[in-house]
Amino acid sequence: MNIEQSMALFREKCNQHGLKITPQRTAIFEEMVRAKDHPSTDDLYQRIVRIFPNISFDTVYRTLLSFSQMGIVNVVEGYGEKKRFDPNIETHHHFRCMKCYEIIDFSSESLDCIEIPQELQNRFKIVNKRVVLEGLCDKCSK
Amino acid sequence: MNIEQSMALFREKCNQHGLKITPQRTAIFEEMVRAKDHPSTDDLYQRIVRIFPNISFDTVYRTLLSFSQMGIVNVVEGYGEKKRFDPNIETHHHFRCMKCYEIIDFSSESLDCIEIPQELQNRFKIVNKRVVLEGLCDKCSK
DNA sequence: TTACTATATAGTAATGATTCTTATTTAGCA
DNA sequence: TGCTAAATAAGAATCATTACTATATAGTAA
Repeated sequence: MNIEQSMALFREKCNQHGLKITPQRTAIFEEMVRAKDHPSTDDLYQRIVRIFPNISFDTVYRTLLSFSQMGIVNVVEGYGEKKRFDPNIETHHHFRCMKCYEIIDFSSESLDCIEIPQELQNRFKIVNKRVVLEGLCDKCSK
Repeated sequence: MNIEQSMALFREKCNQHGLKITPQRTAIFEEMVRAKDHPSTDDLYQRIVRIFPNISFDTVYRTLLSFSQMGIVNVVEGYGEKKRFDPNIETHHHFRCMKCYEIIDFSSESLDCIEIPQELQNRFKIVNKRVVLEGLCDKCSK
């Protein structure tokens, strides 16, 4: 999905959920789409504040939460550090470095289609499935 | 693994890592082993403080972190809420409820042996692999 | 276009979790 | 039994998140 398409999806989803399309929201979403690093709220705030010097941290924070509720960004699983967000909403998987805490996306067709036991599908309403690997990333294992 | 065995492992690992076996550490580990609910630091503190009325939150917190560094408990993946710990260090998987945030363990032999692409094994030093499902738990989907 | 209204925002304060500091205590060795 | 490095308790500091409120604005309807 390119930026144009992402922005169109953004506007559509905002309308669907009755959210107004404000310059702040637009900028936050656009910056999020460009992000390749699972930024935290503060990371995003640092980037947005260059464009909107008066924007408040709270606005960025609330906006990212709305986005995640609307399903146009994801909250990445972590280990009790600050929240981190992911603009990639297609099925993918994560490697997490136990040393530098970097979260690295990867995709794998074979992992995409792992079979969830029927018993679990009956018990839970499953929205998302993902493989999470932990260990040392290429930089840290040197 | 029963409690006796867990406590033996605990003492062995402490010796291995040069940690002293204090009554506080012993109590924290024992309480952790009994826990079936991925407790947070504060949950554990509330339980321990009944036995050691003077124990400090910080001691519980530091102790749990040491345990996770020693590999005798795990930190559970979450979404930016407080840290939660898991005494189950054998391979298992997690279902996480998007509504009540409960984390439910499950095991599945077929999921235990999913194949990680060779490319990733070359790139990273993989210590742990796990399937994480998100959705609504049985209670919340009613 | 303009006026209206519900929603969004900025600024700031409050809360909650984690981590640090320091004086005191203690486990484990000699 | 005494010694010493490590551990603890208590409280303070830091950092992330969330709440509050007055003002501003997007989007609708005249």
